[in-house]
Amino acid sequence: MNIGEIARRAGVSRSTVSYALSGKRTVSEVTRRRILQVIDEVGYRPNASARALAEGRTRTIGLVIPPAGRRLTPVQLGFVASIVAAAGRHELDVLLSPSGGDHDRSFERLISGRRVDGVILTEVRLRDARAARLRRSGVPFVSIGHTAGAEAGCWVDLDYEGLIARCVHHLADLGHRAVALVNRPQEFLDSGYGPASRALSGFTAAAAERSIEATAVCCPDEATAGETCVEDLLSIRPEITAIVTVNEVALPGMERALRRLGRAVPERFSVTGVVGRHWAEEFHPPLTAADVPVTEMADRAVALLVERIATPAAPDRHVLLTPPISLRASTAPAR
Amino acid sequence: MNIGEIARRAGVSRSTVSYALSGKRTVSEVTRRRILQVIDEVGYRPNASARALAEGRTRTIGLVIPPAGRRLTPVQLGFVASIVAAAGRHELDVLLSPSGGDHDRSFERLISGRRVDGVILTEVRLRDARAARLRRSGVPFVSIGHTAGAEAGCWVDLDYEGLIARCVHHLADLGHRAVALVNRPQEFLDSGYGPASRALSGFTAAAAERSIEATAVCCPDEATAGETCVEDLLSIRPEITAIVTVNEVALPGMERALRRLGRAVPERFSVTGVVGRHWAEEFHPPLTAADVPVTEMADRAVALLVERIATPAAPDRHVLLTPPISLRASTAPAR
DNA sequence: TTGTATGCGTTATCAA
DNA sequence: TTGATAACGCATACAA
Repeated sequence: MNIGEIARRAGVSRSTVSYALSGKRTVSEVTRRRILQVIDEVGYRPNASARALAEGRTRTIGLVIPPAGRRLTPVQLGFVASIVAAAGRHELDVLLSPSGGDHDRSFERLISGRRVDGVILTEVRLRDARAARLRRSGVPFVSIGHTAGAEAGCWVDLDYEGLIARCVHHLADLGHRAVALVNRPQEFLDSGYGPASRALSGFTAAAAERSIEATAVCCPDEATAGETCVEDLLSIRPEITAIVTVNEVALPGMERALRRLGRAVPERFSVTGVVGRHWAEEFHPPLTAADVPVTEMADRAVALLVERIATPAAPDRHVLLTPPISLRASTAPAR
Repeated sequence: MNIGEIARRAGVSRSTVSYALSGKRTVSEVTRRRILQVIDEVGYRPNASARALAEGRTRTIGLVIPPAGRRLTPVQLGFVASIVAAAGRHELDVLLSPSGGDHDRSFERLISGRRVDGVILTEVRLRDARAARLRRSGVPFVSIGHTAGAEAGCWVDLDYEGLIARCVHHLADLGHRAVALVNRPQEFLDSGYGPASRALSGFTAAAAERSIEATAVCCPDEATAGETCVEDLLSIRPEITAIVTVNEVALPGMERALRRLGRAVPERFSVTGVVGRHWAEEFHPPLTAADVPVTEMADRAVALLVERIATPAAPDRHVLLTPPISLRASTAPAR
């Protein structure tokens, strides 16, 4: 079923059908009705490929996520769901591309095959080959997280540096003198993953400013890893009375370790950081933390991308979010 | 950059370029080399829309997941990642569609706009409107999970009924006389979600067969819900000595409740069921359970879909997997 | 208010 | 071994 067949059945020309559908030309009410009636009867919808070819745009955006091998954290998965939802509100479909390395087939198909009008990049590194590749290709893109260089392009990000610093100040205000940062995995830090490296610098700076004894450790994205991580940490530095973290997946394990070590939260130990809301609420007791505003970030990213597709020449726009720290029940004055 | 431009630069016709790329016609080695050289220099890739229009296929499949509002469980998210990976191996891109209701825009775009060559449906219900719609539309599809009717189409599924029955038999063999099933949320059962309803029937049947006192409860997909669920359960029926579950998300909460109630696993209480491998291993002690073979199911589903796209008229094929129950450490003889 | 004709970038058929 | 050319289904500039 194509537009010609609709035209034939409605007794008009193909262009009239096209205009009746797009509204880009006035069509008399009677013929419009007749056309819509026929379309409704046969369940016609324009062929997306033909339309894309003629229009020069696909009404599709690409969503680049880390490759399948690497386990996605719940927050990342939240991004996928929220971005798809936001895109849907703009009548955009989403093509998923699991790309990590530079020479990735699906990524290349996406951008050089004109499969998408724009791309949303997740999990960007401080120096990111994919961002560089996109910039060269000229395909509009927005990244969640931002690169180091000035040539960053559009992005929306969370101010990890500032937020983690705030957490440290909060703990310092409560009288904690020895604090640890439980960061994302070591390889994330090594590869220049923004949240990990910015959390570290924010932590280090704020601790120095408040003359706090700071210990920073990396921890794999696993609950069990969080358990051993905290055990090791407190056996080496038993003076530590509080933890700041950006590793939500490790949180349940950290909780277990603290319980086993007799460090009751918040009476004898405080925990805070930047994590997904769900994980903060699942913690016992509920975690005082900055919640990652997944939905808002996704919405902003899609909105930015839509803008950019419409006006590719416009200057880069950046959105740096600093959500409030939700005071729950996991921090208290140091004893 | 298009094929005509490549042809011009290589001094050949467009068709020769096309054939050099597809290999569907022999092209002399010299001209082929020259063409590839030019293509390499300018970084040309065929326009996907034009190719789709000419070829009549998009080299894209649709992946239908539950709408964004509903939280995806880790296993479902594993499916998304694995399916995208499997599709990539077949040089297929994946269009994500979060669709639940019947009248869903993105779902309709997908199938009636010829955006995809086929669809993979996840989270199917016993009676599924989307499956019915796909069948009517004629778009090839494979579902993960199967409907009740004979008009099921292609699917791959896990034998929840048989697996849960096996778990019950395992517990019966160990001497347990009062066993509970912790199922997925009530609304899943009500809406005819396959795994929930089949787990229930397998549980009921096996328990009857072995004259076991059976208690079946539903539990929201939340760790905290698992906690209260087990507490309530054991306060009402303290004689219960074992739990069978298909609710992996509730598992951490169940673990906490059992610990608090002094029901040491496996000495004083046994736990088993069908859950994602990761969750089974994260349980303390590691859970004796049938692991949901996410990767295998995704691979089989994609393979089935590729077959179906190639031969739409072929009879429906079904894959019902029965992975072994991995003996870990969470079950022991009843005391 | 509507119809005709052209182009979008490929693939594939028909000639040579 | 290669080149011209007709689809593919739609949008749109140009006519009427």
